[in-house]
Amino acid sequence: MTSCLSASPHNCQNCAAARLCLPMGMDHLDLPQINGLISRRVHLEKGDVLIQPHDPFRCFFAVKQGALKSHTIDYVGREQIWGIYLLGELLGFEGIDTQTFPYYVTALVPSVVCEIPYEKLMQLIQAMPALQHQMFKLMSQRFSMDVGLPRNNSSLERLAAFLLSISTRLQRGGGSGAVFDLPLTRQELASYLGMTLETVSRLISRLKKEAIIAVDGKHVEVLSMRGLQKAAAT
Amino acid sequence: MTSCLSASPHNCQNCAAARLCLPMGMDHLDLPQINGLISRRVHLEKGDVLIQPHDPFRCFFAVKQGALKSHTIDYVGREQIWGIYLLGELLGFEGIDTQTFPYYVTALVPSVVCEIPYEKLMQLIQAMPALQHQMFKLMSQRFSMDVGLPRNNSSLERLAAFLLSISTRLQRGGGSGAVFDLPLTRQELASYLGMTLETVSRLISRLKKEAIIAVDGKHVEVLSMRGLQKAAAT
DNA sequence: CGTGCAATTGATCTAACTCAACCAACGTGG
DNA sequence: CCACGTTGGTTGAGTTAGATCAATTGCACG
Repeated sequence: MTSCLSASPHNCQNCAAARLCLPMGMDHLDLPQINGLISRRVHLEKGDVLIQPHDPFRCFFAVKQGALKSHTIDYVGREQIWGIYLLGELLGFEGIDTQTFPYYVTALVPSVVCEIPYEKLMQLIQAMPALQHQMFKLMSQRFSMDVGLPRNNSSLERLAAFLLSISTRLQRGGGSGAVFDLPLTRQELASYLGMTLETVSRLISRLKKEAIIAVDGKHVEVLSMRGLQKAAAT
Repeated sequence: MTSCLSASPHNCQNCAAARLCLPMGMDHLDLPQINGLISRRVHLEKGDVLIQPHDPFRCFFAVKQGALKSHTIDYVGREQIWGIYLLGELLGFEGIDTQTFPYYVTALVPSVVCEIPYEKLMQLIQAMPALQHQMFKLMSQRFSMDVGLPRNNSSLERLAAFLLSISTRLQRGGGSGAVFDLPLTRQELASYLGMTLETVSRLISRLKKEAIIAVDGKHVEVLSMRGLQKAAAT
């Protein structure tokens, strides 16, 4: 764990994620108070571990830059990825009930996260009903996100659905939607989608051959959004 | 939709789910206020539809009796089950963000649900911080529940994990944990777990043959909790 | 007492896994 | 500067878990 505390001039008022994160829909005058919640901003390099299983739950984290994964280690040592967190997305909801985190959270790329103490947030919510609604909205979003990735259906459908999900989420964060960089390796993609890395590779090649996407490593261009939606077939 | 409004003497003070639902951990004196939230108690027969996709979101529902499923219909007409809701569990979180429900919710067995208007709940939370924490806890639980069912691993592991999940959830509601009735058909089980009903049937037969469970239709007895945990291998 | 639905079991087939070879990009140390 | 190992990705060949197709049974219900 090589994360470091930052003294940089980050704040919610000028944050790229303000349209997505806690500040979304809030009055501009309330932003300083929300910004005041942040106990620190943690800078992470690729591979840095933010959270370990059984760490006590005291804070949520908001993704200010970069991308992270939540994951566990299997009884035979294999990694199982549960969630991907992109710009403006909150993580840590799973910790409230048991007061401990059930998984690792690791940076997929160089990232910055804002630490939001649970108790302070609860207090501010009492004073700021709009913030309460926003928290419920963010949690609701997260529920719906997982609904987007069914268990049945073919590997191709799952992969296409995931690409669409990443595309729209990065688009909300300011991306074009059609061009983006995957923050995961093929292996991680495979773990998240419940298939092997070879299958991921083959399916990507197939989408390439069908001219639905153009891919160079982790760089993806969606050539036919229609084609991708059809492949996801939801 | 044959649900009916009830005039029965249901209330939170004497509810079997009080240890699980909104009242959990609340002061006894607060219960009447929580009970006052409930706009109606809906009685459902097996197969009755409580919610349809695109229904406007205005309320959560708490399961007072019975069991329900949330599900969508596939582009080829197949049912996809997303969630199972047992005694004391809240449903509807997915509706907050878009203000509409994204799925059907249907009773699996004769059921009673308590309708909790979102706006009224938000107001009471402002007056009752403990209730706020309880809501977050309930949502957190729901997140962790879905984490319990990974995508990888074998069909057997998924089925065993699901049986364990149902067992512990029904136990929290007052069941023995070792003996319970599945509220789903093999087909529904299959849809939820991402396999076919034939596979479900074969796997159940296998667990029976290995003397890990005894099964008669939907009635299940866990003979070896250790064996079941080992089969789930998490 | 038949009709229909749920469940079980068998026989075959196929999508995805496993094992394996290979390539490209990258960093490190001699 | 080049040899080297390492890591991530692609592709091929053979295998298998689970899907599909199909037949049979049991039970609930009008």
